Amino acid sequence: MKKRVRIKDVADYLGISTSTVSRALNPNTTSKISEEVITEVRETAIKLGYIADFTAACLRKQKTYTVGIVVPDILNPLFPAIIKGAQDYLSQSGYVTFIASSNNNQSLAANEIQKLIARKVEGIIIASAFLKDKSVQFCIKQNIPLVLVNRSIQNEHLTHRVLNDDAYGMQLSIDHLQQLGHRHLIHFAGPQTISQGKERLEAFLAYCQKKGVEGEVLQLDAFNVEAGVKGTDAFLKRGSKASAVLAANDLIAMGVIQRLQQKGYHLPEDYSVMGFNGMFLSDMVHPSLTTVTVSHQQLAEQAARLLLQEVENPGGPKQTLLLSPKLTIRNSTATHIPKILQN
Amino acid sequence: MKKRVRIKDVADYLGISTSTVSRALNPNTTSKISEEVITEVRETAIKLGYIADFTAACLRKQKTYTVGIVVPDILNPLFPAIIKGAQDYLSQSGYVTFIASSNNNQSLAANEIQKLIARKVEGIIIASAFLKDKSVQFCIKQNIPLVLVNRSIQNEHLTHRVLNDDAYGMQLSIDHLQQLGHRHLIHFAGPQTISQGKERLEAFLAYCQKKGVEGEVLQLDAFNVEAGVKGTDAFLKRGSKASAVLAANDLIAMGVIQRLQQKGYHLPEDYSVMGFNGMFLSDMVHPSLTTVTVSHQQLAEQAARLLLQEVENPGGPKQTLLLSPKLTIRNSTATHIPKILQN
DNA sequence: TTGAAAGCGCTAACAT
DNA sequence: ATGTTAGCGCTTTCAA
Repeated sequence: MKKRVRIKDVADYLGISTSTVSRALNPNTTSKISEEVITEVRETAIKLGYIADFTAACLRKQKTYTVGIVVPDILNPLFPAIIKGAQDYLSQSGYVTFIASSNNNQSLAANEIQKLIARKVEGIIIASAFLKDKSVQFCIKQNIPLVLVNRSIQNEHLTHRVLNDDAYGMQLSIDHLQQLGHRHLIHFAGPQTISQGKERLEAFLAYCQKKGVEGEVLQLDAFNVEAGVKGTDAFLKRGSKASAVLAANDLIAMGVIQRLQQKGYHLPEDYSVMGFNGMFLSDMVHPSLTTVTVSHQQLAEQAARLLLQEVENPGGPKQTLLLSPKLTIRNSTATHIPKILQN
Repeated sequence: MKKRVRIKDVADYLGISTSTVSRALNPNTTSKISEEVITEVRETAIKLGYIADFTAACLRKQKTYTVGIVVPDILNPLFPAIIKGAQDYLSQSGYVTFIASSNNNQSLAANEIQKLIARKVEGIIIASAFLKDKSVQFCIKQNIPLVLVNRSIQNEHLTHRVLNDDAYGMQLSIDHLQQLGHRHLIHFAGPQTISQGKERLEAFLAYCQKKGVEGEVLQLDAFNVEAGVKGTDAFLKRGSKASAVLAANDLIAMGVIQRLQQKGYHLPEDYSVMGFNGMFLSDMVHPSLTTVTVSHQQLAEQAARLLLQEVENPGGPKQTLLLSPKLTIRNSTATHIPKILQN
């Protein structure tokens, strides 16, 4: 393995100083160098196969152009969307990102964040926050530029946040179902340790009351397909009279659909089922899922924008950005025909 | 923003030298330091909030404990699985990873790889290779430790590779369909610029011939749902007599299923449809997809293992690892009843 | 067991 | 417009 070409090699080759080479290669300083030297340097740099050592420049400049993104589970398609949104924005500004997976574990997250800081990331985007979150607290204590995306913590004024407007999304859902004639709804609620779980539940209860429809709740312990399946069993056993299920997210909804069909129900005739998120492939299940589409990529884009703003100009007031989702009507919801009218 | 605590701050605080602090903090050198100094140093390090500057250590040690992973599209669930497999393995060895997205563009990939090299990654895992791939060639020329995963290039002896055994997977599929009574199969083939497209097609043709079943081919231009939909239209227009579709991957199969149902066909009675990959949610479509399950996470784990092996001990013979997939029978395939026997 | 000093590759005052 | 020099924070010889 032959040694890497350094700036000094280029300088020696041309018989000039390393600073001249550095200045000729760096866009911000080329103006101070004569045209001919610049081209000369560039050519030999290419000829010798010079690739700048970013890590050395980082040390000297005390700037790494690196940020971290913490996600709870990269296998959940929500988070690749968040990663993509953030990376696309950040890479345009010359930043690269470290992806850290927390596996839904706060200590692990704090650990990963410690490693990120050791590698001198300039800021961190956290998509894995719990309402009470050790790792977020750790970041705040470290005074490192921080933006929460997708999920918030409880004390909301200590950090920037970019969130979906869950309350509005829930209103869209309930309006849609009410218009279809449903009068008794049930919300399969996500974990209350996560902001989305809590927000969506609270919005459900408040808006049902406001619109005068009956709002029942079934509490689940996870945001996945299996929780939806188990919830459905509990729902059927309970003998609920609800005609429509509002799942806290699409995965739960998929579990509900699967289980109801297994139990011999026809969808959407027997029950309407709504998802939340509009995730990848939510249009491919059968019946295709009516849902509230959240653009996680856009959330992350905005988060990245806020983060760079904070990095370049720290200490400004903390912002909260609420992005509106939109209703996507597909085939898992339908007009409710009260039992009495069914012959 | 208060300044970060350096090793010198800890040393000054205790009135000792920076070398002693460094040695006390580094697991490899603690043996040379007295017990009491070690505990003393550790305690003050914590007290002062010292977090080691990894970037400085990288420069000095000429070792970054960083690798790059290049994926074509992080939104395709295949690739998060690959990222996870690699990261889980690598992080156990103290490595972190940069994720680069190529957007299926070779020049962009080469560009991203250049950036990775500038940041001194010690090796690269490429999951985005085309059969003729500029960016892979670039890596080879740079003489950087390299492992291809999931997709291979044409000249297979220049790099380590960890691939699914596509030929075996195709055999499993054909055997399964033949056992169900299908005698005329059609393969919806993926792009022939990508190794999987070519491997699966070649295996299909070879094994159909060997088993004496009719093997028809329909060439698609992408590995996604839309290509499956368009392919189905072409298939129906063509008036093919095939009773079973072997899609080159699950997304194509989902497109096929969707389109066939839209056209009024009943699945799996009218047609059997098989996927390939066993991707996330392939069990949630309706009918649930019979497919060949590939563990991309395991592929990536092995790729990471090979990469570290190459990093720590460069220049050994290039290895090719072929992992066997397994058949996952669900509800999109069924016994074929020849038209003549249907009443 | 500890300290002094050099140096990883780069950039940025400061000088010319 | 270019060169000289110092130093980013760390590790590691070399010396004691």
